[in-house]
Amino acid sequence: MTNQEIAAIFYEMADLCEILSIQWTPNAYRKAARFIETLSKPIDEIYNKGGTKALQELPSIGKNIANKIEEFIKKGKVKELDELKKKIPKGVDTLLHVPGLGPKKAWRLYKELNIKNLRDLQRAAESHKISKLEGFGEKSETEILQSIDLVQEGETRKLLIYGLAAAREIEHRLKGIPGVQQVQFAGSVRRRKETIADIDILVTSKNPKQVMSYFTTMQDVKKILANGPTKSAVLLNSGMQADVRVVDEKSFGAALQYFTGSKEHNVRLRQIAINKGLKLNEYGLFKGATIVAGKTEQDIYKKLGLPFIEPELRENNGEFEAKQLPNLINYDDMRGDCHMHTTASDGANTAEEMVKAAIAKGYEYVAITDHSKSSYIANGLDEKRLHKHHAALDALQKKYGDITILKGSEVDIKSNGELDYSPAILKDIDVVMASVHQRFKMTRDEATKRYLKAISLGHITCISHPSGRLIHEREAFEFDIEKVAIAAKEAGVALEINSSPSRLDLKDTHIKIAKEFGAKFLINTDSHSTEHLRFMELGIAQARRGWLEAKDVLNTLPVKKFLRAIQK
DNA sequence: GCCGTTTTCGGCCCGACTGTTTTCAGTCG
Repeated sequence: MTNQEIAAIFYEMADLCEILSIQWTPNAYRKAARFIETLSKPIDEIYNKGGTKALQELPSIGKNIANKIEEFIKKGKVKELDELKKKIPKGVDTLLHVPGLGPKKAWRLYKELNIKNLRDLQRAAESHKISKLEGFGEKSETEILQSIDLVQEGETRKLLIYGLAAAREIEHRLKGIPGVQQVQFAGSVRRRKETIADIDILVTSKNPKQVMSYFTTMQDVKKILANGPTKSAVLLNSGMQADVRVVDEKSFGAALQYFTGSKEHNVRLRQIAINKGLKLNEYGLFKGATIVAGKTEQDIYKKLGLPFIEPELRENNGEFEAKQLPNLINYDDMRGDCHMHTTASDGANTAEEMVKAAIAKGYEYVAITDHSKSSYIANGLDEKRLHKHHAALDALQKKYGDITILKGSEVDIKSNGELDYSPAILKDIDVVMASVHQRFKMTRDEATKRYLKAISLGHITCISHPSGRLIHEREAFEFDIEKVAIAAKEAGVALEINSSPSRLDLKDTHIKIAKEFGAKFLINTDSHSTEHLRFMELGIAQARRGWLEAKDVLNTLPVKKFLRAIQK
């Protein structure tokens, strides 16, 4: 029973209630689901300790939702969800995830064209049945066809944060089995790819049978796909597939290398082996029939005459051609987090709670960056409230001497590139995270101009989540990353690597290009609660995949140097 | 359905945009 599974129930109930035009309840469910899925503690643990009463103490969870959580933990199902499902055929709720389709339109598509899932939707759009419906037109039909892949991908691939959590959990469990020696997850999780389809785990053990029988009978296994002495595969309740392979100790490194991939990286690597008169496979590196390396990955790369290539770089994206590989930023290099929200706008925790959480992470500085006035829905601050908010942060600084509290703002970049506050206001803000929150539909040229204009105004610290994408929900808008990187470099503006699990924006390939043009970066969490501060590792992973070194990332600097670096 | 030094009931989710219209419903952030 993972937090994600419980969150999924409330997301589903929210969608179903929304289709039935039930007011407010969907919002309440979604809010609770969002909280639950990012909670670091297992929710069943909270329940086991303190019952529904403890659950109700959590934000966004009241009597009703607490009872449903209890019901799910005890019985494995929620009656009300089953009742809702009776009213709406399976699959209709997935229509809501298609941009442009809301509850009304989804319901009409079902009622009038009997569209029950994404496949039906695609067929109807392709045969132009949708544009003939009243209220729909050619544009909506085209848009549906364009976004259907995006939504479909979300059904099979999961966000890194969930793949990573699942991989770590299984790794942890397998380590507890007697006789097990080494356990290590491989695959795209180890490479920290932004989305994950399946989890590969390698084990060495004196007793493979026991490993397999444990693995295939874990409580979160939905279906056993394969069950053999050296390889087993299961489908997890979360929808992800997990594979375990038991390998020989002398082949562990070779197997780890092989199953970490990427496929493209491995093809090149095997070619290099052939050129040296060697052969590389998942059992080892061989000269004829003799194994020359296999116990560790390091041995294999060394014997092939290569430096050790970090998993995040193994994409055949220049790692073989590079004269020198980067000395990648480490997962414990961050000294501050410069993008987070509080109850002043749309965060769940107060500024004081965020500051305390940042201190607990060992940061030297933290920037509180609530939304600016144009973000109505996020309860953005007008000038008066901003002033008050920043005065409160000054007071907080007096109370907490161990950390530098920076007065920030996440300022909207309007469609013409202007900023949401006047220069007179902006000049007094320590950290200005400038972001696009509306009017995403722009040509590449318009988007580039929008950023260049915002940069030219001279008051921003960093461009936040530059491509505006939401993985599986909204495509990135295009802009000229080279031009923006150059302009940013010249103006002393950083580019953000936003660590929020569904953003991871800039993406890896853009990071690499921007770095080549001299850009500097901030890795931030964009936290909306204290729980979100732990997203930092996802942003660092993304930075590593983008070949960044600590020196490319401003918030690895100690506080004094950092303050100098962001001076506008 | 949640929440509360503005309320235990009535707020919350407002305003802009879009595509389809011909005056606006639905969707999005």
